[in-house]
Amino acid sequence: MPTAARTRPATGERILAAAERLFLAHGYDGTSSRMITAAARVNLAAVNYHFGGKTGLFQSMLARRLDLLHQDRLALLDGYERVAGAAPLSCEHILSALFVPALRLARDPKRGGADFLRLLGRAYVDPSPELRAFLSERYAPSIARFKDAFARALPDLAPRELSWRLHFMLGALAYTLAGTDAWRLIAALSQDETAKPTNDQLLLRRLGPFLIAGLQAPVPDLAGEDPIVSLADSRLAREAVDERPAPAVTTSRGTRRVA
Amino acid sequence: MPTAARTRPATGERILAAAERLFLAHGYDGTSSRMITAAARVNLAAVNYHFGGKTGLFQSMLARRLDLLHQDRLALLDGYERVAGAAPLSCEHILSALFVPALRLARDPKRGGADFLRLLGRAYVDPSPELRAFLSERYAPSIARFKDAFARALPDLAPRELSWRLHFMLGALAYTLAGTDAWRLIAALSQDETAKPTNDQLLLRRLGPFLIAGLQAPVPDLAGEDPIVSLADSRLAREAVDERPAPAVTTSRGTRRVA
DNA sequence: GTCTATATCATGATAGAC
DNA sequence: GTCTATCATGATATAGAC
Repeated sequence: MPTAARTRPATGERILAAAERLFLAHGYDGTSSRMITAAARVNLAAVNYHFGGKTGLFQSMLARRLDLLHQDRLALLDGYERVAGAAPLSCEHILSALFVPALRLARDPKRGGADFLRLLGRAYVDPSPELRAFLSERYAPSIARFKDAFARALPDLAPRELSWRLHFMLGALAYTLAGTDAWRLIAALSQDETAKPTNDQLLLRRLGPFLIAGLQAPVPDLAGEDPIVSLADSRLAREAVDERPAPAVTTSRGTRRVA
Repeated sequence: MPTAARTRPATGERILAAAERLFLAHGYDGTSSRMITAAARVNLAAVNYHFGGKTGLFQSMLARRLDLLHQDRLALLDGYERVAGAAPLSCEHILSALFVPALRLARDPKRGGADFLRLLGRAYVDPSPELRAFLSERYAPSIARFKDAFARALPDLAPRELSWRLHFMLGALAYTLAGTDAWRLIAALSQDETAKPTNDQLLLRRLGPFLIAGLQAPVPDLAGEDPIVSLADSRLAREAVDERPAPAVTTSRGTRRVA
């Protein structure tokens, strides 16, 4: 406060805040620098001066929140592992390390709030090569740490299988976070008016068991016939009339065809 | 062939094909009418003449594929239900009705091929109100049919719970379909070079068990403490993160403070 | 029905005064 | 650090010839 920053206009902050909101609402390409600077009540040239351009602004905005989020997640994971010692963590613990910092972030407007999580969900599904390179390079170590933890928690799962399941998990998470009017959609589907302002904690409480069950699902037999696809290979599916489907039986250990 | 269409330039077709590819690669806002008409080797004005504008082109392109896809899905579901009679379908059957037509589409370039599925995955996570209204209005009946089928297959699941799980399922599916360099990411995570050109059938075979296990997961107790969040409320977590957790606990009926 | 040409406006970025 | 003014480009959409 004494020397370096006499004036404290926080124009960079204002830009970041407006960018977070607008990028979320309209996507990267759908948001112009003009929209951002107008919303932030800041001059158009400021975004170039402070961030070197639109892409620089976008990455700065992501990194300032994501760096902290990953830092918190890793700290929590480290804490769990320190207590567990040599024993592997449970999936619940690992999910806790993933979710709880996100939940704290969602509730703290100073750290971005729920809006940033929704923006993050969008970023995860954006195919822009530039953005993907930025995210994967910057947070690959963190992701690898969590994958190792899951690998120890699920020793019976082949590495490639685990990678796919983490991919599915990330998809459900990103889609849920992105929350494209999920509330309205859920409410409409369940004819339940009270479903709309469901808070984040209830949401994650529902997502958790879904993901854990998926992660622990029996491994599919990749060599034989696909028990799902083969259902439609019967004459029934082709004609969509009067023929019995090949019955499939699901046990706790996997899905098999019945002779 | 005799009267109506003497010339068969198929310029509309060319535009649709190019649009499919480009919208997938760069998103809606990231794709210009110029890019599309240039790739289709068609005049710029053609997109306006045939589709009334860029948005009309986008919706036409989606609908021409999606209408057929939903039609096939419903036909398969109808066939299964006709054979099953009064008995509820298994989750495998319902997933089969969802996946198999998509798989057929992915393998038939004449119906859009895998590119269209990836585009669809992107559309599902696009927050544009216009697009969301278009999708939900046009395909809500189809979605409702599948939800009913799942409700009968999972009678112990409360309707609201089921809605959420379908939402999670759609997320994992959309994210997987969108496939933002999933192949490279999976290969990197699993240190497995052979993972790259995994075909769609193997992918769905892995996704199926994940989703079914998630759908059938035990219902969470929404009243008590969250088994995942509460893990981080231990002293361990506070020490690890060196920060106080939020002391308020939100239940399904309201927000209470914890003594 | 399809094209050329153009109208009108928004975009990201920069130069240079203050 | 912040501003005004402006650039070069690209956006969607339209008018009118063929």
